[in-house]
Amino acid sequence: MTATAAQTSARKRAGNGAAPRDMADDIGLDALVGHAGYAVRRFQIWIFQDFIRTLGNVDIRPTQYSVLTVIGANPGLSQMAVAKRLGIERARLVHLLDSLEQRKLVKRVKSKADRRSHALHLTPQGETALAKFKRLAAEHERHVEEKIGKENRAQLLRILAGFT
Amino acid sequence: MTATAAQTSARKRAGNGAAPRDMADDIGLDALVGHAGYAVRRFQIWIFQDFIRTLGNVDIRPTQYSVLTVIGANPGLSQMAVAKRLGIERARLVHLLDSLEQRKLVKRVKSKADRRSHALHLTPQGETALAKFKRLAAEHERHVEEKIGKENRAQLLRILAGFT
DNA sequence: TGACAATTGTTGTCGTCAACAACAATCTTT
DNA sequence: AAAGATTGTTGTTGACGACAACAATTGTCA
Repeated sequence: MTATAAQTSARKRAGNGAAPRDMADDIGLDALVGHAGYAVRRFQIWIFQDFIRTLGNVDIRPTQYSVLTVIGANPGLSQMAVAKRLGIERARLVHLLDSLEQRKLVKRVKSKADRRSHALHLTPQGETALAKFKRLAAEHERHVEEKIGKENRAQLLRILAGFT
Repeated sequence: MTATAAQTSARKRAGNGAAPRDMADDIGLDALVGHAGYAVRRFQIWIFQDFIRTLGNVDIRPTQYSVLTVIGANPGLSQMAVAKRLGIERARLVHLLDSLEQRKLVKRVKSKADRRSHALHLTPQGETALAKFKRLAAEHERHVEEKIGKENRAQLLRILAGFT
């Protein structure tokens, strides 16, 4: 099989006219359905939008939340360690920390053990703020449950546990 | 509860020294585990990287593939219809189509029904190329199966079917 | 019919984000 | 002590989403 496969699955329409509006909601995705990447991508966009909206009042985005969480759970980490753990580039983490430090949520302490690196800590304000963020994040997580179902969410977490 | 929650779950380390290398692989994610968004995000990154690598020789990225697939399955669609169906902004689609048209995979036909819009079609080369892309995409999909398991992939598609 | 609103494709700007490359300061290794 | 590796930083590039403006065209409705 070569081009014929794509050809045969193509639904016939008016030769060269644009599809009229009334069948616009009936667009087949063909091979796209069945691709894990496409579904995951759309779902991830939905999740991030809900997260950003739910944590909108406190102005915390998913990546910022992950950084704060890791630092809160592991005080004293170097930037390199945080970046490696979260799969962020260290160049990118610089800007993230600049922002978080400016907001007095995180502080960079010059490490005495290795004077190249910074030990990352939450400020007292950062601790209380993170607690609030976690409550909002839990609320967001409930939105996910409402969207795909409690059982499905649990299965999803189980399936993707290896990627955390 | 306020700051104490985050405080108590923090593992104790040297007060202000950066974490030594030999415990770098033992960084707790704390609340991050249990967040669907984080797992989905990491998984999506993995999937896209594998897709890009698997279709590297033909230089086709996931978004381009989705556009070609939809046009192939629904010849004659307008740009607006494609953009809406895939959740792409029409401004973004312009550049995508510019690239694909330059590579002779897609052609914009001036619609006679609505002279504002373009009817999108695959060129003959586009048809044969898409067939090849689909074979490579299927190979990528097998990589996903190897990564998370055939059964888990099927469940994931079922869970996320509503987002396609 | 004719004026006004809506749509389509296009161009442009802005901000986010990943991937690289280069650099100075500082370890580590030999 | 010298050579090489690591850490944080700065900068550039390119993909991508969100928005705003615009000309051409279509739809509406008074």
